[in-house]
Amino acid sequence: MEKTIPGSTAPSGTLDLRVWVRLLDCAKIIEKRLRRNFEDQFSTTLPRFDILATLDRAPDGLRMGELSRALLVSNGNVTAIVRQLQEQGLVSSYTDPEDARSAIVSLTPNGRVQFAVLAEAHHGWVREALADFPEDSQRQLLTLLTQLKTSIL
Amino acid sequence: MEKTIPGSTAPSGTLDLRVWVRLLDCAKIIEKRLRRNFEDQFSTTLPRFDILATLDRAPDGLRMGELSRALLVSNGNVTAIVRQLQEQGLVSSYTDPEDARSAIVSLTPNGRVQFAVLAEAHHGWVREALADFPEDSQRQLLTLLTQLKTSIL
DNA sequence: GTCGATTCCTGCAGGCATAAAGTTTCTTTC
DNA sequence: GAAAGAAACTTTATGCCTGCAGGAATCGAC
Repeated sequence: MEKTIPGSTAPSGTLDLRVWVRLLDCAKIIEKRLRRNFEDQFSTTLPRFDILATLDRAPDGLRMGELSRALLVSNGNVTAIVRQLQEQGLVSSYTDPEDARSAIVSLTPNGRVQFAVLAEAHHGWVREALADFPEDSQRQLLTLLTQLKTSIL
Repeated sequence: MEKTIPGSTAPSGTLDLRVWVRLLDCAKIIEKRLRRNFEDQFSTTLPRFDILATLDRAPDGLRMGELSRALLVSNGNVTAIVRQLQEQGLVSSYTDPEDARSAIVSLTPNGRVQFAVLAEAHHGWVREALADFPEDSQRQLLTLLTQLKTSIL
């Protein structure tokens, strides 16, 4: 039995558990900051931004299923968020002419403009969050995380 | 047909953005797996487990505020989850004798037993998730993540 | 003491996430 | 071609999470 300081995350424990806890902590801290910034400065949310970002990389639009797979979220979830973006005029959707089951979603011209603004702000926040973390360490971390992602898939 | 595989994240971009996206991806993938396992095998959830885990490290119990700070979640959120755990008889709470504003929450004996079971399963899932990721890489990753967490605080 | 500010917690509205069930539209099979 | 099956999407039920409003208790400055 090891006593630990309440409030801090496991300073001891097995290696794999410690890696996981640290990973989750870092992700949560940064994600929380981004979410707050999106809300405060643009009255929007991270999930909405994620959808816009994914669509921005797909000039021809994407089907709902492609969107949900790209974002690692459930299918039914995308439905509601896309509808909101649609009501705001940022995305448009039309029925796939080759498969009436699918709707193809893409950015509107206005959506593309709005996204550019959001993306720049988003990048600034991330840059700011990682500002004190040396570039060389970032490179190492990126390499390790890429390997990790491959190994857990 | 595709310039980018829909399920993969930005192959190009600036270093800091790529680090952040990879970090988030890895965290999401593993977290999703854990959540599913908790639901399937124990009909419980990751947040509930997190609370039990935090309380398990605090023999004398914690106040609600300490819990929410340790878990990086909002104060009002802890209220509902603790109530559920209370209804299941896993935790108990009493008013702090030194400050009647605070309630002190702690594991019940049964809660401690249940947590031990969950913790072992949880550890197994994490170990399994990281099984293909070399121990040496894990060590490097842990070091980098620890530095990262410090630098973003 | 007592008034005001602060702290701790709970309640509530709104948003995102999942799983599971339900619809509509292909596709396969005969 | 018609029925069985699969696929894409939506809907529904449930749960977590945040921010904010509000009540109760405490602390501080008179």
